[in-house]
Amino acid sequence: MRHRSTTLTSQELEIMKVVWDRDHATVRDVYEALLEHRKIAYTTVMTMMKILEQKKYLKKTQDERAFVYRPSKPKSQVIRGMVREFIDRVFNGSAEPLLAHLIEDESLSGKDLDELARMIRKER
Amino acid sequence: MRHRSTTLTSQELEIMKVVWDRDHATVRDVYEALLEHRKIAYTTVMTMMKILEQKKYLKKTQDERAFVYRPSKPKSQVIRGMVREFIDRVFNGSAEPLLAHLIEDESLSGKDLDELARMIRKER
DNA sequence: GATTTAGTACTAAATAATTAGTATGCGGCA
DNA sequence: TGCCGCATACTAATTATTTAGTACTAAATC
Repeated sequence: MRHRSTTLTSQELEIMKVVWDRDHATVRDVYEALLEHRKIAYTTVMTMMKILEQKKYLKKTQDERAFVYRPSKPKSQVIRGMVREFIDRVFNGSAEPLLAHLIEDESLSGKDLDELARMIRKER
Repeated sequence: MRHRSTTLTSQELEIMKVVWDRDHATVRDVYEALLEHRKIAYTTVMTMMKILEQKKYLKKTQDERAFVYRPSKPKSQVIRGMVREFIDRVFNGSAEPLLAHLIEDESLSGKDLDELARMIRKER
């Protein structure tokens, strides 16, 4: 059988980004934010947000007319999980090759490199 | 419409890992390697490898009985593309937050940190 | 030569992810 | 009151991904 994603799927992530940015949002809020980038139906957003609620990424409260959704997990924690899953899947679990790749290939600014050097010193 | 993956999907990657490791491989080689980790049908592997050939990740040559497949793109290049896609999708295109996360959260050894510091010095 | 073995081609089913339509209800207002 | 706008619930279609079955062919073996 096929394996169901343990982390956020691509479109789920797009929605979560909107909610994290605003702290709380209605379906309409998210719908309008997504519309700026692409064509999508209101009910599509609603369905996705219902799924995100079932998956415990969002919790909803009733407010006047519409439901208001809030993140139930902090963004940092969810992103950490996604990074972890990526490292496991692509680099067989070790972060070091990913780091090596990033430093060599991602053409970071001198300022970024300084910042990283400082962070590394701090970790030691 | 749903968006087709531009990079390797999860199962495609598993197969490519085997072929990269060996430089060249038959369907049977890959089948047996994957079997060590999970139940899978021979024809499933064949179908996937055919898809990978269509997608230009593998090229095949006839050899005696069976086709022999070889990577048509170097591993480093494909991985780079996957990292790029991940950074775009999760971090809106900027590598720096990912690096920060990795250094802070991935509990690297002192040796790894030394190595990173050296790499950073080299990049400056 | 007949049978078994190992390969490919073709086809298609199952599941996950994404998208959206239709029905329905409620509150405001013309 | 009757209609419009906006919300949800329920249902379902579409596409991508993953999985594998069946038919057929050629080589190897008995």
